[in-house]
Amino acid sequence: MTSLVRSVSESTVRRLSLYLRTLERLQAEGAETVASGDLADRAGTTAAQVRKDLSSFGSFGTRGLGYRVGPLHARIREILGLTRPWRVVLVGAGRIGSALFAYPHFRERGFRIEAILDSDPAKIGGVWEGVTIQSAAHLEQVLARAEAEILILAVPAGAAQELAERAAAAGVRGILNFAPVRLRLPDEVEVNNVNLAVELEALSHALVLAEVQG
Amino acid sequence: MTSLVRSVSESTVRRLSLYLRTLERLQAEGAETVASGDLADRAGTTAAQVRKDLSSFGSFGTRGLGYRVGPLHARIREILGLTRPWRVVLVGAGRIGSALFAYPHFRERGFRIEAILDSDPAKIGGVWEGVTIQSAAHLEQVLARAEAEILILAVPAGAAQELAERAAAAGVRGILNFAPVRLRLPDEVEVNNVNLAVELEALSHALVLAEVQG
DNA sequence: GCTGGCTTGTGAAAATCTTCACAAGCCAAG
DNA sequence: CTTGGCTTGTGAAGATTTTCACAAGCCAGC
Repeated sequence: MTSLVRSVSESTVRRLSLYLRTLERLQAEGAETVASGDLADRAGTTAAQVRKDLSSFGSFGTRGLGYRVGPLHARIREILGLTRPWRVVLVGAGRIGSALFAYPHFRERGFRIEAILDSDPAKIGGVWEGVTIQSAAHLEQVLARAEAEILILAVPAGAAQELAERAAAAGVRGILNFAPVRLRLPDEVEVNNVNLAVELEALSHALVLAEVQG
Repeated sequence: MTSLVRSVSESTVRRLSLYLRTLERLQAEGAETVASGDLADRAGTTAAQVRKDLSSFGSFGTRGLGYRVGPLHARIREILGLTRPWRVVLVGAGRIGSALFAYPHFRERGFRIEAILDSDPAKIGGVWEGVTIQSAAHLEQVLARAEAEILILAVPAGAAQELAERAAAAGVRGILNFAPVRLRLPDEVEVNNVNLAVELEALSHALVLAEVQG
């Protein structure tokens, strides 16, 4: 049996996520179909790029008409692994952790934060929307009980590596890492790093460049 | 006069930011020099990549020895535009805004959040570390008074476009956008989008792929 | 049923990015 | 001063990504 989900490039995957959001907006507007050019404009890319991206997992469009919004939305959800819920544990109940816990788009997409951990005694025992903050010392037990597949790591740089290693050993399969360090983990653990300083610095670089070049 | 800051690819810029952080760690460890291989290991790339990245803005290394940590650090700061402070205004005093305001790495790098705005009357008038939250209705005046160059946009998707347009018209040069929408703005305004849902969805895609492919 | 106007899907070309491989060169030791 | 061991800088090769351009094909209207 050939897989329903083929390998797609990293940049294509990220664009698919943008297309998904755009398609939801189109659905809300009642659109039945959308042409690659329209989807591209709304998602900030080009028509050719959209068609290439979509063609990498089969023909979904109709010539002369475009893509049917509903089926395309369903197919992208499938590609991105969003047709089933994911069990997530959040480590770090600081400000970033708090923002992520409350981020509505995560739960909309089926990412369920089953538990919250922190190492600060002042935070342990606190309750966020019915979820009690537990001690990070119990990481392994919490992960096992929750059968967590994904860890969101929102802790200071100094604590990240150790917690990530323990989570990996406890069987977590993917980590979304907000700590500004490169985690060294076994290859079978997927890591996606989000570094806010990098984002701001990329912006300041662009501004300096614009100054110099006009 | 040739520019001190040449055009470098987007991915190189992002890696430079990682190198910068690594160099700071090396400085703290008291290292005088670092070889491309070592820098690569710590930053999560390859020695050849490091050398290519660095060679794009001049020869800085010494054969047989490596790169001198201090001067390289200084040069990368210059490339990234971090040798002078940036005046930043934060729009959105929700959870993400709160996390960004408190994020220590921003102020360490010279990004100064001069003002905070929100449109929620319940938040306006509140004070965060001495900064009073003002009404988003006064966006233009606040930007002008602060002489803000960068806007951090941490508002719901529905409010982002209008605020971004107003900020652009008021002369902001760069926007770090956390709202999950594509902003349509004049070309001279630099926009860097951070979409947390994309990050988590890229991770879930990778996990599904790993399941299917072994 | 035929025609005209769109739009897809996709090979090929172009552009970009990464890796390779090695000459050039520096330092330290003797 | 010379030798040996490293490491840079960089053209060239390789890989990947994006853009181009157009044949193929669908729909609506007549």
